[in-house]
Amino acid sequence: MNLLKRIYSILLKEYGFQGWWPVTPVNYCSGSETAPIYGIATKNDKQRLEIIFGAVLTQNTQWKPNVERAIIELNRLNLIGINQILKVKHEILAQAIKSSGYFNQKAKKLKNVAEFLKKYPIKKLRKMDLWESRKLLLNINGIGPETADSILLYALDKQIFVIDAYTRRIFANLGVIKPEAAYDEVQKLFMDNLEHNHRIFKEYHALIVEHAKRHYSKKPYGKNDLLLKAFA
DNA sequence: AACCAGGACGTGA
DNA sequence: TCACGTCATGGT
Repeated sequence: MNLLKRIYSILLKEYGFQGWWPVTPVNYCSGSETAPIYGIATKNDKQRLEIIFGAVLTQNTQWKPNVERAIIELNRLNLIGINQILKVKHEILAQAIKSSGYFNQKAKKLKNVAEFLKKYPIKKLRKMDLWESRKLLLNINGIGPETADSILLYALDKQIFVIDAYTRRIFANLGVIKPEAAYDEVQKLFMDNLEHNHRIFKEYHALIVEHAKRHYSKKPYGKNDLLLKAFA
């Protein structure tokens, strides 16, 4: 078994199933304050849209409590919808997502995404070729590589590996990659060495984030990393 | 009370 | 291409 696959097994055993991406359950009734929950297997298009919005809102921001509150608020105001987002005034939207930070930028980004989804609906994107849909997403102002790949993997169930700052930190610390390695290069490494299974891709990325939160958020990075001991 | 979080964009060199 | 400033809330 290769190194990346072994690391996945170690992290899964250590932290257990993460069940990303958290989504608001379907039987949510308006007015209550149901937080998005982990481990949801099947999603409808509204839930997929919520994931897409969440991917934007969580840019450089903690999910809990900042983004979680914003998602709850969007649901409360019945704004998880393409037309709703396009219709709502900027000030109202920015206010609704205030807790996620960068609310002015992110309000615009949500509108950009909604505008895009009118031309390329979720159903159409899901049928489209992976790299073609990725290119389209990257053309949206406000969607970079990580957000695009999060959308492709978690909202559209496509088989692509998400790279983030944590991934770089951990695997550079292990000597697997160079710290300055480009996004696409790191992504290729993972995708060349792992089975192309979206469930594994989802879970692996979530486990990386969990591991990084514990050992790679404050310096010195990777001080008590069990992975270092495992491969010393 | 600084520091950081599941980034991306605009700018100037 | 690439380094650098900017965007902003909430928890530690």
